[in-house]
Amino acid sequence: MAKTNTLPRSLLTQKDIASACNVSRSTVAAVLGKNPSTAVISPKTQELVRRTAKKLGYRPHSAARSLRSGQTNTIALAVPNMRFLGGVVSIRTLHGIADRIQELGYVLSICSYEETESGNQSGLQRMALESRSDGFLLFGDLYTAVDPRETILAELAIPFVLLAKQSKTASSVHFDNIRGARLMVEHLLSLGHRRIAFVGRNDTVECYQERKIGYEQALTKAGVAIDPQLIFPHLNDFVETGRSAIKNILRKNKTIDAIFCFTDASAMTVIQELHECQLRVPQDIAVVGFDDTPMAALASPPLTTIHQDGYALGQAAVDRLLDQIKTKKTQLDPIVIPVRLVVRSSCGATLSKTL
Amino acid sequence: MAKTNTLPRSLLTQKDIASACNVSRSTVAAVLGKNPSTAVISPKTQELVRRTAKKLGYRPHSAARSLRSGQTNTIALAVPNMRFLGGVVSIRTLHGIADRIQELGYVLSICSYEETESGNQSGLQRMALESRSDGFLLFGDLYTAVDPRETILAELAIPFVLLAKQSKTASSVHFDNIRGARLMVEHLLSLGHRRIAFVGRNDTVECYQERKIGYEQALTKAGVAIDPQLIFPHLNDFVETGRSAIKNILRKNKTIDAIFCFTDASAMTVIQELHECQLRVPQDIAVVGFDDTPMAALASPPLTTIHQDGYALGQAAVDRLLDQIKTKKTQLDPIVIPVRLVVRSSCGATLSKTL
DNA sequence: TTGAAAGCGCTAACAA
DNA sequence: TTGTTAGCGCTTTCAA
Repeated sequence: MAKTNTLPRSLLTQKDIASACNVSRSTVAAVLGKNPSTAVISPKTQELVRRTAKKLGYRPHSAARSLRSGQTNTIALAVPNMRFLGGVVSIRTLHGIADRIQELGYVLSICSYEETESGNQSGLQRMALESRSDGFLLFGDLYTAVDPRETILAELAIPFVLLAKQSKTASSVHFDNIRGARLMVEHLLSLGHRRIAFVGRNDTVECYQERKIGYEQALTKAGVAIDPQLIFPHLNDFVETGRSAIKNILRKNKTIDAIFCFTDASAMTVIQELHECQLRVPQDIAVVGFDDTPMAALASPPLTTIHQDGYALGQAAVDRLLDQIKTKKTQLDPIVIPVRLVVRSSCGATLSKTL
Repeated sequence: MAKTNTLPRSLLTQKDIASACNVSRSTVAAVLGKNPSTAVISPKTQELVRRTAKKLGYRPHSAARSLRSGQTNTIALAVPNMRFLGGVVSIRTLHGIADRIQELGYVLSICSYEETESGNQSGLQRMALESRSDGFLLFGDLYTAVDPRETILAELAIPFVLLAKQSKTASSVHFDNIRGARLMVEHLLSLGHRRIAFVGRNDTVECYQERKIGYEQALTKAGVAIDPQLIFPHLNDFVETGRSAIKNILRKNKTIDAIFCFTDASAMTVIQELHECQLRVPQDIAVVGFDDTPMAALASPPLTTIHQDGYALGQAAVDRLLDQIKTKKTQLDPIVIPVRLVVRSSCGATLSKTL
């Protein structure tokens, strides 16, 4: 007879409960299991089993349960490396995700991977192929036409939802970027600004594109002509972006009232540059950001910006995913998380009020 | 005979490979398993099995493996809620952890929980009790004398390492806070500053306590008397801390050369307050921070601060933990991650140079 | 060098 | 109302 040697498990099993209670293993399972057949066991036995389970400190073994049920009770969050470091909006989102997942009795796993055109999906692929999670939350928004991650997951029929990105073919949750940008530019307009620059044109990242669209919409609606010369590209990083935009503005000798930056970080470098040129913010020129990262409130001057509720986005994403896991149906209508304008002083609002 | 209905698994198993190759299941296991008995199977069979496995896209089922082996190949990171949002140093750490874990073929799970005196360890407890991870990384540093998390894990004999916290009874990885603070104050001293305030005295959080110790050490070594009146407490949040410190300094009508803040965030609010009082940084007063969070470089003026390599801390922590898992021995000597001074302009270094 | 078989802890179909 | 039993996919011992 083959002997099996397994690592000693200090935790006790249903079997232990069974012998302690003098009932069969299946009775214990019926009481303590995932789908308790509670109607079918006598209240007395139930009570007994439950009490001893509690007394002995019984906890189900997750691996055994997964093997048997085919479910892992785990949600995986796939994060591209770079983004992780970057946006602090993502931290709020992560927090929302973690809280909600825990609340619902699930476990959160994180897999990072390099997001490249060629697509090294290492972490994601491993998680998916080894059946380590019931569904995926896909972070990041640098995409080619077809997202390779979608292909992998679709093939394995694993549910997933896209975070901060839209899609016609998949479930998604995202911020109302266009409206946010519109709100901001309208605010600037209402303050009397007419020559408003946009810093951060970006043709590859969806949410940044949208911010530019919102900027243009607001201008058009107000009857202000869009001057392409006032639109500056997003360069490799935020520091570079701000610096080069200001250099260009000064070189072209443009008269500008306000600068709308697609991100708080670049707004801050724009302000640094402006200070270096002895220009005051907001007295000489207004500067506003986007995201309402923690530093926005701490900046000098404090940044007027657009707040995005990342926590809500995270929660909504989890709810949607779990719904898809349960119903086995993909819901294509995107969930849109509203944004709101946060007026601080970098736009000069307080100044104009006192004037 | 009892029929068993399990969810269809689109992924194939060792059994499938076996029948495809016309060998037994155990032969496949010997080749593809976790501890391949490679010496014992003929090279030809090995080759065959491996090839078909690859062709068919075989991946081991993690739950089955865990159930059998008693190992989960998962590392859990326990994070207290509040801290998660807070420090951006933690993001670098998280990144280091995630990368390293993935590199080594493990999976990272996150469980958050409320860190309170009474100690609701919900997430951690569930992860531990359901045998969902091979080891724990413990984040956070608000501690009572005995850390309840340590008790839980020790009882279950699950290895763990403490992040950014020291301990006599457990493995830990932390930054050299004392040295960082000393470095900074020495720098300030070298710039000619003598009246240096410390903002952020904190009696409960270890790393903040250490920063104050470093401050005092540097002063003492330079023969500068420590003036308790120049030490201001950390209040509920960073904004409040900075504001109240400045108010106090002005009220006491103290002459001060420099302000050493225990955190970049509070340095930034100190600067905001100073600006409001028409005081210039660094011309009228130097202000420096700690952590080198992303916003330090973006601030106006850019913050002189202490850089901590969170990424390295994360990696070191994972290495240490995995080592403990493998050797089943706890290593008590703490790993100390060095820090370095980053001189930007808020300390006035560039000014004094040009003078 | 390969195969047969037991069993990790749990679930669910069926029998009693 | 409770017990018996097969089996999820994998590892490992022992026999062939």
